[in-house]
Amino acid sequence: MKRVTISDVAKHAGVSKSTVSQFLNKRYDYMALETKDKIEKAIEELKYHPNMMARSLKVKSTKTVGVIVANILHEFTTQIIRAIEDVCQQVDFHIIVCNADDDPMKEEKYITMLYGKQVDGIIIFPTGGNIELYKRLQDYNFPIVFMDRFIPEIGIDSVLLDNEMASAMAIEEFVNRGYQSAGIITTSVIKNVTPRLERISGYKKAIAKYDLPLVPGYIKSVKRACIQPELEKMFHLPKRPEAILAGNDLSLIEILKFAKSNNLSIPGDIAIIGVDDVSFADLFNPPLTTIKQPTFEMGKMAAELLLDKINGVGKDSKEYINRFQPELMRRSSC
Amino acid sequence: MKRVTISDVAKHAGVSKSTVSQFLNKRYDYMALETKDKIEKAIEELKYHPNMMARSLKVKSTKTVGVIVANILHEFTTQIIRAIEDVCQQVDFHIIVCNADDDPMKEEKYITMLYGKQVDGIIIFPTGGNIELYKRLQDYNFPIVFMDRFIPEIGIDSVLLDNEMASAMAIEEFVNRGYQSAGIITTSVIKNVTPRLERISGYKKAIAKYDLPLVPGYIKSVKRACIQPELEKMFHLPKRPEAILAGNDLSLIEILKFAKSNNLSIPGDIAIIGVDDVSFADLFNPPLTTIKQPTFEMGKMAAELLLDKINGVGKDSKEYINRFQPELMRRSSC
DNA sequence: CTGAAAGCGCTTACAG
DNA sequence: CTGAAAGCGCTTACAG
Repeated sequence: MKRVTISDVAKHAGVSKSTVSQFLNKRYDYMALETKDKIEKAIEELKYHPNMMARSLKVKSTKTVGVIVANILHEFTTQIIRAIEDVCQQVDFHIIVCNADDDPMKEEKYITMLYGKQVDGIIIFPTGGNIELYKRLQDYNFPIVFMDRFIPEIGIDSVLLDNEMASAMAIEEFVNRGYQSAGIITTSVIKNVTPRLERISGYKKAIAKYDLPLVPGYIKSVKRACIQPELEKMFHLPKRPEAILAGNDLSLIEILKFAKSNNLSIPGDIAIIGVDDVSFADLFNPPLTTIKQPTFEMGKMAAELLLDKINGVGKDSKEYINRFQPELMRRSSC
Repeated sequence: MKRVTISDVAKHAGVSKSTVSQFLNKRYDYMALETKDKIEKAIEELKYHPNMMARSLKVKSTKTVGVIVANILHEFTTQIIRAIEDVCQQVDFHIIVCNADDDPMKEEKYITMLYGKQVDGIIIFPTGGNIELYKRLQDYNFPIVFMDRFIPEIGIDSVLLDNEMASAMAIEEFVNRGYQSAGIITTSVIKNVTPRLERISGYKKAIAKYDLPLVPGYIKSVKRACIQPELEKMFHLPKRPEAILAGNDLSLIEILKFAKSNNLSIPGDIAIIGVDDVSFADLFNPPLTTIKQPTFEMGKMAAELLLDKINGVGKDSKEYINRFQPELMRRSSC
């Protein structure tokens, strides 16, 4: 499986490697047409494919960016990946996707790996567990942008949903529909994951604004496996909430499971709104009211910010947090 | 953003590049403990990360494999990717995922790109549109394995579901439940996509075996956007089918949409079984009976076959098609 | 208009 | 036990 190299092409075409290289890089300015033809033919005949690694070693750019996601199981995540890929592909960049599984150790491993592979930049859904590393990369001036979450300690460009607004929208909708109390359930918050923190604080503010009861037992932020028992507790409170806000798609699924196994009708027994416009929202019975993130725009911006940094055209504004507005998808679960 | 190189480390530690390289490759056999320590310290102090590209150029292995999927929107696909990543990661291989979008042009671009990036091998869900290219890679002895689909013209190792069995299981279940007729709907078959072809032929054989009516209007194989109107037609036949088999997750979603917008109760008005055990099968009302593919095992085998080829321990058997058995997940939509 | 030479950051026989 | 040298497959000033 000996690969054909630039030397083979040069020999075959009867020119030097330099000239072939000029050809490959489309610098035809001073190239005799005849030379060009010879090289073209040699490449075709030998089925030559340049070794991009060798090239990258020289030019110090791989035209590749890494994307490290916290948890690839969220639909939100896969949509963001698609959006990033879309814009990268237009400028002939490739992406390498890594799933950190919400584990800082894995995240560190992947950052190191991508850095070693000489990617030109990285988009990270940060676990938050590698602040020193993030800082170091920033010091090196290595292009990074954060997605979905941000690290207050570091001023790295971040693309985020207006999470407080998302909760506010949901609570407002509950109120407009006449519900008098609402709970919230999100996956665990121990690692200070931005969206979860902000969705809870947004929930609290909205609860206060609309004078709904603020009951500690209505606020659950636990790992996925614990959601069912926690819901159990919430629903055995002397006065259970009439509505419930699901912090993301996975929490929503757990709530729906719970409703089902307890024969709760939606929205009769419990009204539900979920953040993330899940794919089955329309299909579900009843169709699910959701808060939709503008995933495509968010992914697009993250990619553009990164590409700009890579090309050295980073903006100089001090503002590094980019918020996007959610949208209420009114259906019938509330 | 000058990166630190092996020369910097060598200088800092007061040894030669060769020695640092020995250290990096854990060849400590003849290394003085003192030398080792010095290098270790230098690496730590300089925060040195080896340039894997430079290394790969020399050792001619990138420890990365490409996976080109036909359409990343299928849940089946993402599950397979996870499985592949799982096994690769255990042997410290990385994967680059590309989405060909069922477009042979894109597929060709990606194959060329991955080849240029010197990946050690590729797993492809082949579009079928690049037979010459597949052949050439095979001739080069470049490690490839096909997933989900196979190309009869070429004896490349392929991992497949026993698709005929999948259809047979579904029809058998319909029959056992007392349904007297059944249709099938899959996404378009114009490109000779293996699973669609085989699921239809399996359907026909089973229909014959159980003496159900073979009605041309019961068999639809069209692109996703045409599924609704085609269902419309099928349901306006003088005698519409009592049950319907969805060829994959996307077809299933379309059928569910159709049932919903036409107020058809499941399974009362129409019984449904879908191939692919979709994530919302349990959640749906009624819970959906499905045919489950052993995705994890399939992905695992594909990765192992590829890794074996890369390591030159390919098996020599003539048999290159590896079939996996589906499993009926009996729920309540039939 | 084209080619020889140096160099990107590594590894690997080989010499000592 | 360690280092000098050659080389992986490219690119890029520079000379002619």
